[in-house]
Amino acid sequence: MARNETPAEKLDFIRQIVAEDRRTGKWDGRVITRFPPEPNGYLHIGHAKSICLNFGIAAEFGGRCHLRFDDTNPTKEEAEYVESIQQDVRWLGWDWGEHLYFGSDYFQQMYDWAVQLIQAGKAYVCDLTAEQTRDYRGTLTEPGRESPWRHRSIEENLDLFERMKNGEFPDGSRTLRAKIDMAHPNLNLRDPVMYRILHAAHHRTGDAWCIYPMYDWAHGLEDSIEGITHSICTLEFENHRPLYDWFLDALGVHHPQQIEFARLNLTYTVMSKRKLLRLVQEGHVRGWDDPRMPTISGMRRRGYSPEAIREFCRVIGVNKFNSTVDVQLLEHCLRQDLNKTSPRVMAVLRPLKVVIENYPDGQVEELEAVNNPEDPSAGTRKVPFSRELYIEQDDFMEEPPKKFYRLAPGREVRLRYAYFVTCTDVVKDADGRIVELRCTYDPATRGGDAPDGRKVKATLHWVSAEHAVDAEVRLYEHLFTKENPEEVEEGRDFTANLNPDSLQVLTGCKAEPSLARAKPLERFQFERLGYFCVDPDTAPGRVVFNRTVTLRDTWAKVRQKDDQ
RNA sequence: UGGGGAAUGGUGUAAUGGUAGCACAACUGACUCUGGAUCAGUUAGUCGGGGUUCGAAUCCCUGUUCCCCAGCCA
Repeated sequence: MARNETPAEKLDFIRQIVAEDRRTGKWDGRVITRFPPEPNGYLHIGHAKSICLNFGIAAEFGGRCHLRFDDTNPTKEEAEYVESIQQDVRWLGWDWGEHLYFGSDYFQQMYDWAVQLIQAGKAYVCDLTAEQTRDYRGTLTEPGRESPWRHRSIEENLDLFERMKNGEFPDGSRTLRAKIDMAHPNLNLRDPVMYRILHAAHHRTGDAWCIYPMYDWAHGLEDSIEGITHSICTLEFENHRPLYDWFLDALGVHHPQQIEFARLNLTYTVMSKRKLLRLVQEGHVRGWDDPRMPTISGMRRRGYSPEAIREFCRVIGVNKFNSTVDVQLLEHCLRQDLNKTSPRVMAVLRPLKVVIENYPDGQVEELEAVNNPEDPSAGTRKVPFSRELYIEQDDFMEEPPKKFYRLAPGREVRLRYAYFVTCTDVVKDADGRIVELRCTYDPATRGGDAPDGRKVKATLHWVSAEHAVDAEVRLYEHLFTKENPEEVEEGRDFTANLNPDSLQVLTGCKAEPSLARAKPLERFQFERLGYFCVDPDTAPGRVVFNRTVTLRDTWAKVRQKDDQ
């Protein structure tokens, strides 16, 4: 590398393979990948890793990436998922162009190829029941036994297979199997099932078929038909690669390279479709798009940006061993993006009324506030200031500890973009609870600067009481109390670690008037509090925000340490 | 006890026989009209044991630990 060149970003092991293949011309320079979800559930952050890998590689190497629905099991798949998956991939920022495919579109071609394998003596119709098949398969340490139907004539196999297709036999009565090796140490090679009989309506092919191909048979064919060069999948398919290769070799068709990588695991969450489904079905969350869910739709509703998710997928890297990424890394990527892009506004979550005693009753000033200090082009806006305001309850302490430098009796602080104010009195109710603060302001500090150069230690956010819009704010914490939700006592499951405080709903929050017009999915930073996103539950007269993530909070850390 | 994979700070990753680097987290400090952001710094790692080599995270031997596989799911 020349001295002045910046070093190229380190390639992960998959990109190294692709780069090498391009260099050697293995696929004539083509790079064709695919993201092949089964439409049986919603996409989650783990899928995002795979999506970014496949679409990312295609984009980086001048290739293309197909979106292909691997819809070979009509009993589990629904059109609803096909729609949500497309929406999520698109939202993440990827484009498959013309290349939207369905495994079910290849059913006829797959059938013809199966016939070809039968003719070559490499597949046979087996009459064993599911239970018998399992029994004949043997175990991890003992070889299996050959099916009594293994040596049927080619003619009989052809006839039976056609009749399977024609619907002459009931579900489960027969299968088509590859004739490989019942003693193979890799159980996947012990005469794997290629077709099962399923009299079920398919979301796309309807009743056209009553035999459906198994994953191992179908997947490689789908890849082959589409001319995929690099078939990237997760680690658990490593054991299946010999079978992937066997089928393609037996047919002598285009043979992509299967490459496996490790799934994503995240602390404080679960990632399997099965477990996410349970959370939904058992009502632990409000649905697939509950903002606490690691689903793409949940994260979108929570306020995540596609950019943040893509950056996260980039920095976590790709490898072949299981690892669990600290959810704080995800939040770091989130804050990094939101900090650059989110307009700042002021909102008070737990209002405490403040009366500025020396401020003229009825007077309203429009003060200028910066929309985004990280982005000058975002401009400024006007915020109304008046005699009665709300500040955050947490921003006042009657008896402040040494490191607390917000408002306290007799202390002066700045109200952001407004004035310096000094607390002169504390009003309490009959139970001794603080209900109101009386303050004075210094008119000379208008805009937030003191001409005499005096300093204050804190700047508080605030909202004019008269102009405030009421809002509901939903605060979220981790769905689980343990880093690893699977860590449970004997006989319990991950639901035992559900965090009872993962959702806290605040009503009567006060937001600056500009927020009255906020639209669903719009993102803001509430100054000093965190990033918030308008929830779709928002309706005229009812503004609802989700807290996406808090700002880093060193005061919270100090307080926590002092508590210990 | 069969077969297939894999082990680098607390976490995620680089280094492909030649100075163990980066990021997150944690901790200091500077700055600040967000206790935000930013900036500077600190702590901390090659699974164990042998070997080859001038030199090993990397090669060899050996041990240990972890993951995946016995669906007519994908």
